Amino acid sequence: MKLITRNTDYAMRALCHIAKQRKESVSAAEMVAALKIPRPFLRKILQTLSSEGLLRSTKGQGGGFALSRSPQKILLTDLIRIFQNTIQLNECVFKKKLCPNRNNCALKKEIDAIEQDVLKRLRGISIASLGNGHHPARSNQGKCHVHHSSVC
Amino acid sequence: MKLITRNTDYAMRALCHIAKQRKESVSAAEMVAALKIPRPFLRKILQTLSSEGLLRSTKGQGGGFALSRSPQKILLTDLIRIFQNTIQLNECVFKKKLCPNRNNCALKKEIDAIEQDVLKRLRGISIASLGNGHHPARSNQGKCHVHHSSVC
DNA sequence: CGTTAATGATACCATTTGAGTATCATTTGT
DNA sequence: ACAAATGATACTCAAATGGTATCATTAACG
Ligand code: FES
Ligand code: FES
Repeated sequence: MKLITRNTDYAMRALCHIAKQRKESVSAAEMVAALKIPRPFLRKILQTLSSEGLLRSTKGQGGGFALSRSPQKILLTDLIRIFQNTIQLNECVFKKKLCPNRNNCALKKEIDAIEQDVLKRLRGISIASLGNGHHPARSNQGKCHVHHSSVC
Repeated sequence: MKLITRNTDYAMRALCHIAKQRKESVSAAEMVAALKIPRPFLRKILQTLSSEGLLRSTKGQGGGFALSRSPQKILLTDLIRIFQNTIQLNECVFKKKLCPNRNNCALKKEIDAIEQDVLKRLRGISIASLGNGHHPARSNQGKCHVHHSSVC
């Protein structure tokens, strides 16, 4: 039961990194060096972000990626939607068929309610909110590029 | 991103079913008939519940399973702990190693907070709370044995 | 007793998802 | 022309999920 997968996490880091550089565009190579994410994997992620419209890309020498909208408008939920099949916590399928009983199921009601809460909170997380001091832990310098987009 | 898996769901149904029967013990065969869960799968689940101490079993003719404690004390979180490796929504491991950065990571802080909320709510769900009218949707009679423990 | 109805213990299999790699084609600045 | 970049696509590998199958053991009942 993981809320976010590696894809989503890495995408978050990459986007944060781009947001912090005040450049026209940031290349995959630079991000690989900075974030220590395996190159082909990061490239795939960036391509996805690009095709999904979160990044604009420029090809050729000197090219790279840039945010296609402001950091406040790039939400964690956007990434989850893109990289994780669904954001739904509750499915109740039986042999590929949707449950005929969705409307009067107490367990489903409970889980749906929890889901709404989680979503509400996730929607409050953007790359801006993590990356620019809204939150604590903005202290560490330099070395750690290992995990999550927020700190490194 | 599923909150509960099939195992957990089926276990929930089985436990609710047992709770509703006012009998010394309920056999797997009876539950297969009532809940429409594949027999070998349900048996495995029951065995697990038994070995984990949620059910007491009696072998031999006339045997079966009984709750080993009161329905109020069997929580959804117990089942999640048993059937899903972890209840943690957030792990941040890198090449099998725990993240060296867990203490000053803004994203982790956010997700941890969400996790606490989710857990608090999940802990409020027991087989008693779903099965005996604390919650809505206690209406349907008879036919539907297809999904979730709560309704059928 | 011996049969039969039950669980216990294990081992196995299939599908899906997550995580990551590899390759070739295309674009563009110098 | 060449080098530095992304685009498109296909592939591999491991773990988790969702099951099946088989044989052993126990105990009530006739
Ligand atoms: S916990 Fe590893 S950097 Fe966030
Ligand atoms: S949604 Fe299917 S029974 Fe709960």
